[in-house]
Amino acid sequence: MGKGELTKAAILDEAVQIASRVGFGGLSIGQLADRVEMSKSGLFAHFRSKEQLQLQAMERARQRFVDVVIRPALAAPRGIARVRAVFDGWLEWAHQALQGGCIFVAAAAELDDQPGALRDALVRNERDWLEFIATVAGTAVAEGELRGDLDLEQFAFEVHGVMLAHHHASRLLHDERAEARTLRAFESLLAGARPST
Amino acid sequence: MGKGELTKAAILDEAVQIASRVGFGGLSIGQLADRVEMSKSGLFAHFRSKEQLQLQAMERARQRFVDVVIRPALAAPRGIARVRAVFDGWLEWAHQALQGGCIFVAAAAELDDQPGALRDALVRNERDWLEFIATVAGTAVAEGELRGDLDLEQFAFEVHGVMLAHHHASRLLHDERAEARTLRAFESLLAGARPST
DNA sequence: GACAGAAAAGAACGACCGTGCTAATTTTGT
DNA sequence: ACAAAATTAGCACGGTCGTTCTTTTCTGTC
Repeated sequence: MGKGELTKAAILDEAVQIASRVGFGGLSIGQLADRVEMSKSGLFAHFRSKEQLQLQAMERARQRFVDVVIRPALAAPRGIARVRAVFDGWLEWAHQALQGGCIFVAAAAELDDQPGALRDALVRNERDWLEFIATVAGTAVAEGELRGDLDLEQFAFEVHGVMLAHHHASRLLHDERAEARTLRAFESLLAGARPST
Repeated sequence: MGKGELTKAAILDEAVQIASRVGFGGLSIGQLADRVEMSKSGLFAHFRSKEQLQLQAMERARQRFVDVVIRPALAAPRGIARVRAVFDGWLEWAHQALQGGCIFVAAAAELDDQPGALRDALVRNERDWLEFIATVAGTAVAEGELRGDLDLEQFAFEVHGVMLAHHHASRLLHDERAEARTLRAFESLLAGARPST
């Protein structure tokens, strides 16, 4: 890996960090250049537009998400254990890596009304994410640990709602009971998805 | 009401509209002035800083929220009917008034990392909102329509999560099944909160 | 209808924005 | 060690930002 790729990676890491706090729109090239201690034009040369910078930052965030959440979850045994791993992985992701919280949650609210390539990329990520949750829940159904007639997409929708509620309670409200509430809500969803008897 | 108050109200209405789409940070005085067909300085004279403009726009949004959601809900009969009215009112609010979706959802993600008076005002609103949901659920408990041992704050937390999931699915993903999923998730929460036998 | 006060406009400011262009510097392959 | 190539810096541009100051226009009252 050449020197260029290296600094580019460092730039994108910092960009993801910043965007998680002030959003993709608030991410400015000048500030970013200050943070990584480069000239504005030197940094700009790596991307050829702000949109490219944003797109590659989003892609970088996606890769990190895969590393922190997806891959570890797939390492867990199929079934409910894996569903739990997905959820725990997300909690880890939410308050570990980025001090600005989950960048996708922030971006979802920011970009939902702003058409363009960036929004499209985010939508792809979010669809994949919900589909992943549904698929993992599917393995639990296949193992007989969750109800056979469970609506997987509905389950993913509701689990995702709990995640969003967590983000809201913990990051905005600074509610110290957020974690407990979140876990309880998740267990409640799991309980409702278990086979009847 | 003098002429000043009138145009100020018109400005704030437009400001709320814009902020619901591009966020409070993206709300710029120049663009706002164009929208209401005023000069930038003429508009600015009504507020004496951008922060004041933002704060008063948030207050305006709060008033509209009270009109659209809170008051109609309080007109519904105590108990589960009122809980339903709160939820339906929010759905109405979410995709009626503002074409940018619920401005508070957008602001929550935007401001969760940006300390200041604006964030503080939002936090107050959101706390009130969650408390309101909990209180209304409490009336249903008092009427014997919901479990006596129901954790009201937990219930409000989970209902709120469903609202956030709705916003995500409908506004970002443009999922046409969002409404159905949302209603089903809400009914599921209600079912879980009903008295046992 | 004149007058006082409120409301709106006009012009300008310093700062930062994204983006090009050119020059200097550093890295790389030989 | 040297030339070629890749990377970074410097500088300038047109625009928009929030804000201030001064001047003009409008409103409501006697």
